[in-house]
Amino acid sequence: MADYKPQTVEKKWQDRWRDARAFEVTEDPKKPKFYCLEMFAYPSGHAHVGHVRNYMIGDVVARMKRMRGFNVLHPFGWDAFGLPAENAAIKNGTHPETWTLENIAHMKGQLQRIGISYAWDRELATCLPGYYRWNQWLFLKMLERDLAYRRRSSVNWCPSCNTVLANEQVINGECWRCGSTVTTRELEQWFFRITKYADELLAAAESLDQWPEKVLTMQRNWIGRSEGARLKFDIVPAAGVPAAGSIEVFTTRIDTIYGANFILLAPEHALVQEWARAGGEAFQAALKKFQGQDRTARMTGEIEKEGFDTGRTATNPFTGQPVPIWVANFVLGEYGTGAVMGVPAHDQRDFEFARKYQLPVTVVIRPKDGGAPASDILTEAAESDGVLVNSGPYDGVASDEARARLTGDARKRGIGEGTIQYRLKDWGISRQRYWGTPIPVLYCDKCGMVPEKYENLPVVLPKIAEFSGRGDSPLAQIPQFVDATCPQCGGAAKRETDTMDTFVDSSWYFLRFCDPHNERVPFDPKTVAYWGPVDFYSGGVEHAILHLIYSRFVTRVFRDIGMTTLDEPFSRLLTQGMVLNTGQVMSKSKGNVVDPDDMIQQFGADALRLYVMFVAPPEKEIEWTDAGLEGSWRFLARVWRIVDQLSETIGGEGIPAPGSQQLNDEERALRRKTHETIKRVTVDLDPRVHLNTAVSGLMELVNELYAFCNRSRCLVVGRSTEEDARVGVIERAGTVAVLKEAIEALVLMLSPFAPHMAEELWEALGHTGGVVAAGWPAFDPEVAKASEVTVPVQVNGKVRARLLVPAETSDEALRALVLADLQVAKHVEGRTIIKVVIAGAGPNRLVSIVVKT
RNA sequence: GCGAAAGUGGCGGAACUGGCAGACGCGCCGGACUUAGGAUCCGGUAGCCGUGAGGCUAUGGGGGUUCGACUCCCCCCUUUCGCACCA
Repeated sequence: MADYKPQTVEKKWQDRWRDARAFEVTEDPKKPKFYCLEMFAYPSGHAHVGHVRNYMIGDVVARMKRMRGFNVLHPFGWDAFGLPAENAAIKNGTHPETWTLENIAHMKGQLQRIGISYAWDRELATCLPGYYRWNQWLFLKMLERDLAYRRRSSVNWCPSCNTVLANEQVINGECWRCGSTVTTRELEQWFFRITKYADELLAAAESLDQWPEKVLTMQRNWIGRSEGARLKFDIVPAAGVPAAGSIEVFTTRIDTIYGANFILLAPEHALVQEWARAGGEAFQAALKKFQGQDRTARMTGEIEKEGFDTGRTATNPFTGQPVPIWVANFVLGEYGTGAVMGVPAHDQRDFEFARKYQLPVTVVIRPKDGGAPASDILTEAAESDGVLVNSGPYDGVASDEARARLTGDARKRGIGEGTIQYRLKDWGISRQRYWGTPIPVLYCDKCGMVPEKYENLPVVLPKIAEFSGRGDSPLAQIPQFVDATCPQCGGAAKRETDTMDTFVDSSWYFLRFCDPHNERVPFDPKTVAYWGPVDFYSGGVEHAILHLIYSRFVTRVFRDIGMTTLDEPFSRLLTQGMVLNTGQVMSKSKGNVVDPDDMIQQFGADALRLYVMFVAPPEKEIEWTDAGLEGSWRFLARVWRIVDQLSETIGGEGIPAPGSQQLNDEERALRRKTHETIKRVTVDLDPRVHLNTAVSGLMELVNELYAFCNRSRCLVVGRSTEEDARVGVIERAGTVAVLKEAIEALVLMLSPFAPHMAEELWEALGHTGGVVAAGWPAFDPEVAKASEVTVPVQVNGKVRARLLVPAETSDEALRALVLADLQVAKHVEGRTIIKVVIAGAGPNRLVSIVVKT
């Protein structure tokens, strides 16, 4: 063999893998399955190291699982619809499809050069009709089940992307993609009824014990379950306004009802709109001002709480007292009923509001263990639970009990009921853009909204020659697309011209991977029954409440359609850390991206993979350093050299197993290290996925191998003179046997990290069939057992001595040995021994002596 | 403001359920081999005291539990992330 030349080696094995279709799999009921998946990629152009870190992590897991005998599904695909393609089209005049497919081709090449072991036969791209027709299929199924519906509503609008955004896609009032400040618009939109699953999604989060707690917390908060009650306040008929009606509020604190001193309505509330028309100029001006202060205006800091007295009153249903009705800018129209009862004594916002407008403050909750504070000395609201006061028949009742009783009484009187409120809202999926899945419905003058027939799917996205970038749906400008036949009556109809949110595409692609070429159905349920759920899923935490909640929802929809029995799509989730360079996230605009191809050219894909895996745990962010990469390269070259020099000796036929040999102490020690390493690396990879410590375990073994070879003079190291060249003669059969075992275990365990080099070395060691056929090395606990162990001895908590004793020394004997030890005696001398603790068991014992002066 | 996670050498990071703090790597220092070495092999590297053996101090700070605490509990500080008027 020659020097380590990664470029040659890597090309060789990548070609072989491709030609052998090495990572393609079929369902095999005889083997345990393992579905390993990384979040598929948006084909933005060039993948940088930050992107590919995730694929490397998944690849280590996939390759390791394959070696451990699993039937591993490890597919990849492209989240290929979306705005950047369209923006590029507007800017450069290239068609989005051309732009996208070219990017896919380039990025696929990048991934192959990194040596990611994907089943490329299952590759999919969401922009192809063969994929998106099933989005349309899913849409129609959801329409049938009333899970998709259309309504006019106020929606988030990104003025830069010229489209609607779902709530999940508005981050701090800004567009998740471009960062523009989001405004609102009234539009007729399609929604998916995710709220129907709110309770289930929340409850099932408890079962996701292999998800990061952080992601689950974010999802729980996003779903935002609140138990409370709806309660009606009758409006007091005003002069000249006979039709009074009532206002329904939502509250979680019905126990404070006797302190409800006013009603607050959101500016968007229907009654406010109605009253404003009849109201004076001041009313309308105030309303206009409040409506200008939408959610986004609040991001920079708290806006002041302001209100406007409508001049009307309602009756508190429990006190019977009239309470004024105000409009307040901090009441949200889209949450609950858009109306709240103001309880200034026990809600901080209401308190501030009451102080500002000199509204009365009635204390109705007294702390369990203290007196009732008088309202005029309140400096802030008392929001804690307590005992009711000033509450008529409910006086003296504790808050939690009062909530139950008051809710029950309200129900009996027909003025309210207990209810559960969620923050989660339905998923708006209409997008006023071109590069997405056409929504398969038509509008017929006679029949109204008509779904496209299943047999007419896909509704193909027409080619557009030019992109103007204007605000309305580009599809609306193509008469050939818009003008169609009504599937119901055969008359003229117009197609829906909005396309679907691309998160629809990504909410089920992991199911499609199980059966990616099926032309009859989205997937054969049998395939998902075999492969599902995804056992290991990795990707960025930025999808915690986007993709990850949509996927959980859509998986349940497929379940309810009868396509799968899965509740949850992903058993284990790993959110990988980002790659920083010069302290910042890699991005083209910051000019700090590291292109994997550049690194591969210099150091090879294996060194790049090893470095990224070694530098930090997968969940943590890492700071890119060239020196670190070089260090990994050095390690690989070190492995290469030692295998190179030993391969002739240990690679031949008929070398006996080390267990059948007479071994000396040195040889036994090396064997022990080999098996300790097997155990450690195995556990670090599976189940811990501590890839960085797994690598350091391998480094230790290599260091030990070098030390062993230097001591036994069986290796030519660091020199090339004639005299030294004669050194590398191994005389003992035992030495050959233990070296062979160590080297082979090393190469096999290294292979998930540095697959090309490992295959090359494995071949050089005389094996055909590759590392997967060889399997993961087996751990022998007998071999790993040490005959002698070091026992630390503490005196008053400080380690004062270490004793080397036979491993099987009894606790009693150990105690005697310790007390007889000179080093120990020095610290015990002249003091009274209070007790001697022998902690731990077996080889991990420790002696702790407590003395008193 | 609320919630979560985290704070360990010059740096990235180890330490699994309380049991030898600093594995492994980077960097740095030294040695060997060399015409040379930024290659390679070997050794050293938390701080302080000491020639040495050894000792003292150290896991953000302060308390506590324990024979024993990076690990558990309480208070405080800092950082990062998430939520941000959800009634």
